[in-house]
Amino acid sequence: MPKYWLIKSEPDVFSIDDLSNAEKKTTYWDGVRNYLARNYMRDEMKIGDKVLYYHSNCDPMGVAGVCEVVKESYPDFSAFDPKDTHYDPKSKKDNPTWYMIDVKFVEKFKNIVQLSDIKNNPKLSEMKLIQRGNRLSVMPITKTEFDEIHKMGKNS
DNA sequence: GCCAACGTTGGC
DNA sequence: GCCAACGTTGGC
Repeated sequence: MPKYWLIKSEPDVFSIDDLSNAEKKTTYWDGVRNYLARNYMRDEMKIGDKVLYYHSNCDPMGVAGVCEVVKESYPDFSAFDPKDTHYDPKSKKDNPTWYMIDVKFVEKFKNIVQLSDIKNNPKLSEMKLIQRGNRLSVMPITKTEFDEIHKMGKNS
């Protein structure tokens, strides 16, 4: 059984269009520097898991589409590069602190499922995304939530 | 641009 | 081990 996830990205940095235009429509999800998010990627995200792609800090904010996990966790090499903005000297090559996965583009919604639409949908009221103060950039969601947002994206 | 929420750091 | 200070996230 696949699991379901939501990942956040600022579209100015890397949008769902960037993903669909990438080579093989695939990218590595580097730069996550939060232990809980790291644990999800390192321990739980498996090939074939479905992932909602959320655009944060932009207009309009919301779920822009769907991607899927195509490579399971491996060390986030951006942590080893002193010139990289995500450099972390505490992460060693023989004992990496940070891990990442690869995701592949699946589809882009016709219209973004806006944050306000998610907040207004009672079926989605349990989502971590809209709970107060949540700053996780990788979070698990339920199949029901995934299906509901998927439906909203197709219908809108 | 503001600021609340929250994770991390570092002095003690 | 506590907690104040600080930096970042991310919605507004």
